[in-house]
Amino acid sequence: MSIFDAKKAIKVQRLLSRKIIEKDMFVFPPRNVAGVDLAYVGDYAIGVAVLMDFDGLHVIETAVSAHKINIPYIPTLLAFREIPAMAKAIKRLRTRPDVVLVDAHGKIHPRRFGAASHLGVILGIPTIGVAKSPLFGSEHNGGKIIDGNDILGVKLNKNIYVSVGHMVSLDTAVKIVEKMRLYRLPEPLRRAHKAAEKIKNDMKLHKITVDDIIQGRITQVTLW
DNA sequence: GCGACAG
DNA sequence: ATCTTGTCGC
Repeated sequence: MSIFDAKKAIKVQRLLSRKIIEKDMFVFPPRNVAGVDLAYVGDYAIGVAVLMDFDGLHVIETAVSAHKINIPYIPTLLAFREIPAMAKAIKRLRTRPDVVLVDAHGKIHPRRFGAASHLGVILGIPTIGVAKSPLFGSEHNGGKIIDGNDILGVKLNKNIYVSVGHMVSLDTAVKIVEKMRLYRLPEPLRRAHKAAEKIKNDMKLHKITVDDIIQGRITQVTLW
């Protein structure tokens, strides 16, 4: 079997990073916003996408995916490991999200191309990076994360890092995340995380199998 | 060469 | 991310 080629992966990031559009490519305020997160079960990644309406913060629909993991976790190359499962979950949503919140960094990345940006470019959809810990850049006044003369993102309360993923401006990204924050993480992500853990637990209890998800037998997550 | 390092 | 009990605080 082929092993992961980090050198080529970095080249891919440099190439794709040029496709990033750092401005709003959707009308603000958005109609709905999705959040995607993963849970690991054995050598599989379980992806969950939760779509909510921006105004009322109500769940519109959810989608689940499962994808075998064959790439190791390497800081700055996280996208190559997690994007397949995340993309599949989003594609399974019946409604295309106006914006997607990703549980990872976007522009806050040595090549300005974190997993949130990668997912956005691959799917051609607006994405926002929302991470729980730093990865790159230095923190400045007001929480801005910079590298040289570039403003990569912002550190909000509760140590949450927000950055541009794709097709969105940093200002809009922050507005969206702030408005959907009831707790530490914005609702779409908080719920996607909770749902992924629920699925994971059900799998360990043999209530469902990875095949049920892959075959599309289990697409909805009943938890609310 | 050494240390840091999303999930 | 994942492995895990109790525990502090609103």
